[in-house]
Amino acid sequence: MTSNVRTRFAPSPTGGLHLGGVRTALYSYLFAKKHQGQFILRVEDTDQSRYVSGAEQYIADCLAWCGINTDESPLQGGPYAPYRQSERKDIYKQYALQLVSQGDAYYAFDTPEELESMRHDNKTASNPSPQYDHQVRMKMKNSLNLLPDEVNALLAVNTPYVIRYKVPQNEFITFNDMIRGEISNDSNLLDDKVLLKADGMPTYHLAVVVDDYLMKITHAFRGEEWLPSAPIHILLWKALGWEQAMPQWAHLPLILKPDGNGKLSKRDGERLGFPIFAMDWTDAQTRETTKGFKEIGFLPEAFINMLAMLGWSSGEAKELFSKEELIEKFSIERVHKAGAKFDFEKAKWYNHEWIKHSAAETLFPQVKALYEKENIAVQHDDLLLKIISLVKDRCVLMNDFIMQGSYFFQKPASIDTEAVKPKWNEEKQLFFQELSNVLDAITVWDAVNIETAFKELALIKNIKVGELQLPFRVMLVGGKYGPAVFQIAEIIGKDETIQRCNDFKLS
RNA sequence: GCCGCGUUGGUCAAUCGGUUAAGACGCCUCCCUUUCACGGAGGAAUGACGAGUUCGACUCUCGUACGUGGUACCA
Repeated sequence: MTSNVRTRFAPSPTGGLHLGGVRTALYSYLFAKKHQGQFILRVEDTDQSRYVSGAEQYIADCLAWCGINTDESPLQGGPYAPYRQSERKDIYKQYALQLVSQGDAYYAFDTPEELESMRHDNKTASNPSPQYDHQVRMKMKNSLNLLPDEVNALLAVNTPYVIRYKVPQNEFITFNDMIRGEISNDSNLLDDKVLLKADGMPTYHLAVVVDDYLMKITHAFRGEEWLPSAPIHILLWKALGWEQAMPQWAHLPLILKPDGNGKLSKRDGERLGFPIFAMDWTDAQTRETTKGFKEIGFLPEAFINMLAMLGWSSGEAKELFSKEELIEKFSIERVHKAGAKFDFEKAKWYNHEWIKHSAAETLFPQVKALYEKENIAVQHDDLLLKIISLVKDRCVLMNDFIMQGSYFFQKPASIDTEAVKPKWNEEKQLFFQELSNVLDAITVWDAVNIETAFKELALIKNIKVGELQLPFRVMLVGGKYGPAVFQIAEIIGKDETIQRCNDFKLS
């Protein structure tokens, strides 16, 4: 079953995919799927100076990892291809020209220097950032002032030009945002936005309108930072005669820094020690890699669950949702208006919950891959499965499976002798010397028998069992962690247990 | 500066005029566990401020403050 609902995610391929971007994609996707509609990925690569090769594939990979499946995209194509704006250049120009001939846009020949001096000259204390608007446009070098012949002459000699939208005066632009309700703006405060750049590429303003129209987008989700230019886009929809087909807007609240103020940025992640990008991103120039949620050990289910709850709530006292549940429950009405500070602790909690609630079988492929990467030899898959279920409760990030599980397969890389030192004495040393023999005598090697033998010896030696269990654990595991120690001994086997005890030295 | 948007505990948040103002994260205490977790019980902690509307305001209106975004031939 399908409906006519079509949403899109339209990032520009300039680098790592920010978690705010993923959330925008997620909400668009959830909304589309809830209404049996389509979700489209469109790449907004109109700024050639910021284009980063590989970023497009990377974005597609991030979405795929998150389970945010696209119905149409540059890579898979679709009925409204191409989905890369750089490949749609001619389309935009045609509409820009249409606006010029209608009198809704004009050629502007101002050089960057001229624009700068205009801004400089008009700058006052009460107006620190002058705009190219109805007050100044008649003083600039554009087809509004120049004679038609002059314009044609300039065009004839290939003078660089841009096409600017001519904002109508004295209009109130009001529109209904699905999240914020009615929003209105005074057109006199708007500037004449560039629609078509000197290099022939459209700006976002033109491209978003043209593409949303041509691609039949019905609901447009984007970040709140676009709210100030929304009236321009609405004016453009009207000028192009497409008002009836205009999508419904939803301006999502921003994701803010956990401390201080402002939008969450890549820098904040580095500063505070958590990822900002969905997946690892390596800068082509510096070769620097910025860590992603995937690589530090997040489960995609947990990642999107966390993101979904950052700005939306179901209204129930429930926070754990699968993608399918999110699709079913998601509603625009329940999206918050205010920005949300990102809380990495809470993000980790989601991941921990997802690991705990996932079946060992589900976790298995990832853990196995992780172990292979870490060169931890897994003798039997069954054993790994057993270990996953034994330790998953104490793994917050997938990578925790390394510390929590590797000692089952190999001797601990290091032994936390400091943990046993304070209470260590000769009696205990003797106990462990004898323990080898006692353990060796066990015929049926299981946790119960090991524990019984261990406790009997402790009784004979008159040492508290509790004081012996910690050293025993450290010998087997390497530190003060892991499940029941006798269970561990059972799994690693008699020989290995005895060997690790014998290898133990307090240095 | 101007314009837009926002404002319930430290954080995420429920409430859509009448509640002892949910729940979660984090924090603290205790139980369980002679590791670390998990689990369980409890605790501290919230409506920015000021007017108004109303029998009644966290909820509606206005103002103030604060926060945030925009103010590019970037998206």
